[in-house]
Amino acid sequence: MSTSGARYHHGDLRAALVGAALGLLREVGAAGLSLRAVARAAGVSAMAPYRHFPDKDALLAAVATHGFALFAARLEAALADAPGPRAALIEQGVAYVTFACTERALFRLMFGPLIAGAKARATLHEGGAPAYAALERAVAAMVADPARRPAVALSCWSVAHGLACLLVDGQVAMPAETEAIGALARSVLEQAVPS
Amino acid sequence: MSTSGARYHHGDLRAALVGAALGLLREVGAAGLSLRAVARAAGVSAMAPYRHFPDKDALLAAVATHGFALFAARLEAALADAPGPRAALIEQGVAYVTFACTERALFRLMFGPLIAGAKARATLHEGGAPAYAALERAVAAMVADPARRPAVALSCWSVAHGLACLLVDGQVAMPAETEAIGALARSVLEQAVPS
DNA sequence: GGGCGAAGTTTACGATGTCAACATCGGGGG
DNA sequence: CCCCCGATGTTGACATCGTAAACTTCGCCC
Repeated sequence: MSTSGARYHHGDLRAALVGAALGLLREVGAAGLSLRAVARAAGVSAMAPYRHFPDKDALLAAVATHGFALFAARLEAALADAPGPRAALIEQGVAYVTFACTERALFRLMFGPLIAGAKARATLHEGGAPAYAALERAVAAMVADPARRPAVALSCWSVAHGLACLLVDGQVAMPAETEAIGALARSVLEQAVPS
Repeated sequence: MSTSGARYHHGDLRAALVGAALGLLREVGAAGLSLRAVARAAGVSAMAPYRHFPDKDALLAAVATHGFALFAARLEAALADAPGPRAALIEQGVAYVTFACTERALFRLMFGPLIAGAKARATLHEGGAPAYAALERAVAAMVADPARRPAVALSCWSVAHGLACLLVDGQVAMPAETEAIGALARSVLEQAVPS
């Protein structure tokens, strides 16, 4: 029984729910994201999601997993066209921050404490693995000594993540244009990424 | 109801509520922090807080402000006994991360999106100013050129904040002992803080 | 073709944030 | 001295939320 064949009442509700949740997340932010609102947006009753997800956390985890896929793709793409290993690492950081600012609520969902349940958090962690692998790849290309790599990776991750959080949470004023965000991120990373 | 019942004029309910909220925050985290639970913990009815705060956000903002006071004190203290300007800046970062890990829920309340209302967020930003001033002081002691200071400050803030968030949100495994957290933070900051 | 199980619905319950109306205290003017 | 008023708390109510239980509807397989 493949999940894609099911179209009893509503073709693939599971995907529709994830899509609706993503839409609401972008429109109204995480605050207004209730399970009932998602169901409403998908045109089904409040209880329908429970046929596809054990609870709200599981739905959110599915949305976050979707987000991590987008995210990992961006990080990989940033790695592609960069003149050198250090520039590549920095551009990856820029992509990290840009993604966060472009998808504020999704970013918070992915990295924040909004998803609480233990099982859903495990799913989350699993979904984040490819993105972390991209970081490791960028660091490996720059740092010769394998023993030093974990420390450098954590350091770079911290800078990018920190700037992303400061911008997303409004602690630092967010530039209006995407390019300006990139430039800001580049300037910060340029200082903090060791050479 | 001579003893346990309605006691109409409580001494200083406002402070009691902030204290109760802080206690609950430490016990059960931000998830279980309902306005009603705070009122219950303070031994008062659900509506009583509204005589002292316009809404839940305002109470939370008061708690966060209290947190920022503690926070600023820690940052200042870290600055005191350090051999040089760079070491001072790094120790301040260590204090930043240690505070976040020691007061996870409070830290999230202070820097996260939990407080939503515009007015309450303004209060928050105001409360955070002294802490930011401490950062600026540390940077000024290290960077001669005033024009370069804002960039360095943002960069250092980003590293510390990023590591703090990664640890607090469980993206990076939190060391069991406080000292180990400090050591981890020192190693990350050592790499990322420019000299 | 009849029943079986998956997908969706309705109803219900406790919890939450907040509004409105009421009760109670303590201090200041007759 | 008493009484009244405003500040402080209380009760009751409502909409919304997450979710448990029971019911209904649909399409596939024997």
